[in-house]
Amino acid sequence: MNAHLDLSNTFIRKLDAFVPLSDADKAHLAQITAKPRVVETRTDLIREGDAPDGVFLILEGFACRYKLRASGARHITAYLLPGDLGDVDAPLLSRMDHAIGTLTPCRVVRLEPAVIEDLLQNHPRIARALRIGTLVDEATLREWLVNVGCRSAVERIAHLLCELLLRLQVVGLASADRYALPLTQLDLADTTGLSNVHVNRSLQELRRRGLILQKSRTLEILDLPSLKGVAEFKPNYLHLEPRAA
Amino acid sequence: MNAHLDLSNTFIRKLDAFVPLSDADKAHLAQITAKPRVVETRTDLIREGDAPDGVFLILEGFACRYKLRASGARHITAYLLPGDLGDVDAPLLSRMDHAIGTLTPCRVVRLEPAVIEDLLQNHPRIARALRIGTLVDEATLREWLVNVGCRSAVERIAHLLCELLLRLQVVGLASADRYALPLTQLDLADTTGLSNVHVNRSLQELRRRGLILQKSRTLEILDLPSLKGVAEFKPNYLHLEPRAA
DNA sequence: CGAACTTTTGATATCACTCAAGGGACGTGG
DNA sequence: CCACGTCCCTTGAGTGATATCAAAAGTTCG
Repeated sequence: MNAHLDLSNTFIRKLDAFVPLSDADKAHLAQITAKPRVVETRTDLIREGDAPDGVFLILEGFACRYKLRASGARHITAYLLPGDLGDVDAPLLSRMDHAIGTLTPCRVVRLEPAVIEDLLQNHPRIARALRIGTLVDEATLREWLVNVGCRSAVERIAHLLCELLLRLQVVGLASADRYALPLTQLDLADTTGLSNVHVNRSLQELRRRGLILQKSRTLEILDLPSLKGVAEFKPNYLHLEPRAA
Repeated sequence: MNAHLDLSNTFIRKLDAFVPLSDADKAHLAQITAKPRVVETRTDLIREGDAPDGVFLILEGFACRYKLRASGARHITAYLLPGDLGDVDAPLLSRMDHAIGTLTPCRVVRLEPAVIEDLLQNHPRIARALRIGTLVDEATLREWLVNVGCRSAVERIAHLLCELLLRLQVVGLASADRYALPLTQLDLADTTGLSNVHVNRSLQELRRRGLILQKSRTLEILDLPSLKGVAEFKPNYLHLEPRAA
């Protein structure tokens, strides 16, 4: 039984950070996420216009929500990191208004609508954690809008790097100052509304100032206070503080 | 009794467009929204850092969600138009990560958490409409992110004007090609991530091309197909099509 | 070892910003 | 009814941040 309380399960870790779960809760979550499928890089899980059927859960790897313009330009509107789940209420809508695709190889589970319904109806702590997760996703979207709407290129990149640090720490995929960052500069460009060339120059600027170090897809943050300062990063929107009961 | 099925109640009209409501549903909604309070222009309903207590419903006027930067810069992340409601789950979080304030004089109702809870638990059609409303709010946020992230100034403004037309039509506040637009150019600037000067020039450009006409706070759209074309406006994210049962 | 992808660099172009001042519109009080 | 203040819109000139284009250098992986 204890083997089922899988500490490597990022989904459980994330929900548990929002609302402390019972062992039974964890065992149940371990069971319904037991059979992930492997999806390779740059693969769509669902496309704009498709009927949503169930909800995708990312257990490993980076995926994203994105929209395409007629010109072919892509804008990434959210990252789905390990432990992240699509919209639990998505099946209420008849058509997807955006696509979800992988940015790296991923382990993914599709949760059936009935399974989601059961979690929401019969597992109050899990339901609460899922609802909070949705609110945080929305708050993150707002923060991204502010990021693109009124920060300079260097500030945007710095902000994004700070956010990723905290979100990856929650699921145990970042140390105090370092994490694996498998995104390309083009991915970062499509996220921040910049050109890939300018992302490159902004990263150089952060390195030049001694704030970060990049080596073989790993990001090391050399001076987190300064990086946060550059980005004017306030983590309140991630709602990671323990909540009042 | 029929007097209670208040057709002028924008909230009822909006929810009814998502999910057809029964007369009892409508009467109940009319009752809990019967005592709005009047709030004057540029007044905060709740500020960043406050504990959310209940949810605000806008019955008349324009309000918005916004965030402030340390510099004092404001970014508007959403409009709350007549019929729009704040996040039904917001009380799950201990602190607001953004503020909500009026942009014009408004009629506002604060719905108590217990009232919301009752709607979600005991009024299935209303609950469904509220959940869909939340999803549409999120989809709108994504579209705004794309708007700011990869459209030019003229395109952004055109897109916003198209969106407002459809959203106001749902609650009966826009005709086929015209609505009252009480926002200042500074409001539009803080919404689109542009300077007020550039908003001014972009509006002039749309007028020059014969797409819109502005007269005493009223916007008339002279050529909707072209305006949509400029914006590359696809209304699917508003999910106004009737849903399959 | 070669192919495909990603990062980096340089040169040039452009969109949007800032600053500053003038012109309307509207309301209020004399 | 006029005078004035305030807020908003408009205009011009100059600047700056970021985009685009094109090519070279580096990396990864079969």
